[in-house]
Amino acid sequence: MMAIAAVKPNRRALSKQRRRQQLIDATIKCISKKGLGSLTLADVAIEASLSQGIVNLHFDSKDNLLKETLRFLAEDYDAQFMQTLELSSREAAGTLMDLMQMDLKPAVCDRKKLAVWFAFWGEVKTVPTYQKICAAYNDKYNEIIRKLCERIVEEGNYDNVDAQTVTDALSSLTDGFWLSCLINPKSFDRTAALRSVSSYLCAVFPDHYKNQAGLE
Amino acid sequence: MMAIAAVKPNRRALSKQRRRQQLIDATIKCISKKGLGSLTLADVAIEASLSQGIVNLHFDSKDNLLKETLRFLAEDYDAQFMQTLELSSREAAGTLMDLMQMDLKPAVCDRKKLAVWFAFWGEVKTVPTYQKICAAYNDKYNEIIRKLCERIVEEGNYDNVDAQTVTDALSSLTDGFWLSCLINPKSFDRTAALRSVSSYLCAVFPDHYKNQAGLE
DNA sequence: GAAAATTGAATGAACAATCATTCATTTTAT
DNA sequence: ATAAAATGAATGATTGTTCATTCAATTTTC
Repeated sequence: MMAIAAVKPNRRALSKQRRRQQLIDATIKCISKKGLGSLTLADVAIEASLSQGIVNLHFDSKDNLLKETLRFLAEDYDAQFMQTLELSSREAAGTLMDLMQMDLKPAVCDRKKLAVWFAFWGEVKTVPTYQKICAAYNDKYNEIIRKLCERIVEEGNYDNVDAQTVTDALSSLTDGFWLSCLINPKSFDRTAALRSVSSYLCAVFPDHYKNQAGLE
Repeated sequence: MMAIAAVKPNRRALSKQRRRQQLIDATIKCISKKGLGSLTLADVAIEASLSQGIVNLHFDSKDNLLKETLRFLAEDYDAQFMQTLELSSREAAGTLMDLMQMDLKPAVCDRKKLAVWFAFWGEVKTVPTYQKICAAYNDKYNEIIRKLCERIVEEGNYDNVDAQTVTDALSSLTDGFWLSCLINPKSFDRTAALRSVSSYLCAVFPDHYKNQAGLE
């Protein structure tokens, strides 16, 4: 009896959690299709095959839904990042390359998903919540990548290479390729982008990267 | 008499062109302050110290105002780009560096202005007009930078360096730094960004860039 | 050359449409 | 049977757009 009572709210919470996720998924799909500017709660409800008031029931407000959607996007990316980091049990140089490849793999560097990211970035300056979420994760990745670079610098005695400088460049490279994928979908080429990253790593850490997938 | 009448500035009515520009300026200021998502025509009118209906009078619709605003932004950037190109009558390597520096100079890489750019980029996928405008200019810059890279490759006999690959990387670098400037304004550092660009150029074209402002 | 007529830029109140939010009611699950 | 979940019509606030009116500057007329 007690045991049953203890489990019950769990079940309810789970179902509630599912519904929330379903609505977040619908939101992402809608933003990707018609943009954040013209997104209505009716769109989301229709996409989820549910009723008008459903979003307010589960998220209280539209703002909150959007905030949670961004949080989900960020967590989703983070999961992929951390998984790549774990699975890549190689040396620093290999891990770094794996992370760069992750940023450009179709599951991440996909125009539909990027459209949603950019929709939020477009409001980052005016919505403090968005900025906090984005900045926190960025700091985390910056730290991880910088440490990898530092290890590589030590290993290779690249005395005149600054790890933070390279970190900045690598982060910027992927962000920039994402924008290119969004704006010039026709001419954007995933493998060419990867080649650019490789060429940079080869140039900066020649002993570690050789010309394997390198300068062409 | 005729001459005087023709020259006489209209105190009430600024010339049509002037009024339009004033409204575009106000729009940029408003987007920078409160974002594109919550921008109202009333905001723009107040910012310009004019009345409610003024935007529709001069631009017919809100959509049209936004389209013209993006066009102005693009033209403004283009003017700076082309001017940099002209003034820089040096060799290809110098010109290329000048262009990179332009992208990071305060007048261009300014959080207020970038907020407006990203606001439009956030809607690029769902507003075909925005995409057309952006893509056209991007293609143009890609071509110019690629040609500079090709000349440098020839000059230096960098046989295994692909000009387009480097061009992609350079464009992405600046775009990425802009995003960083927007999202991590605290930690973003213009000179560090420039250092990253230098380090890349040094690494790829060592004979042309030495370690002047290089790897630190 | 001054008064009258005309022009058209600018106004701002009114209108119409959109949309987030609410809530009384129904459905579902236990 | 009860409580939670979901519905969808109704509501009210927001906002793009319209348009009759105002007003200052110019042109015309006498």
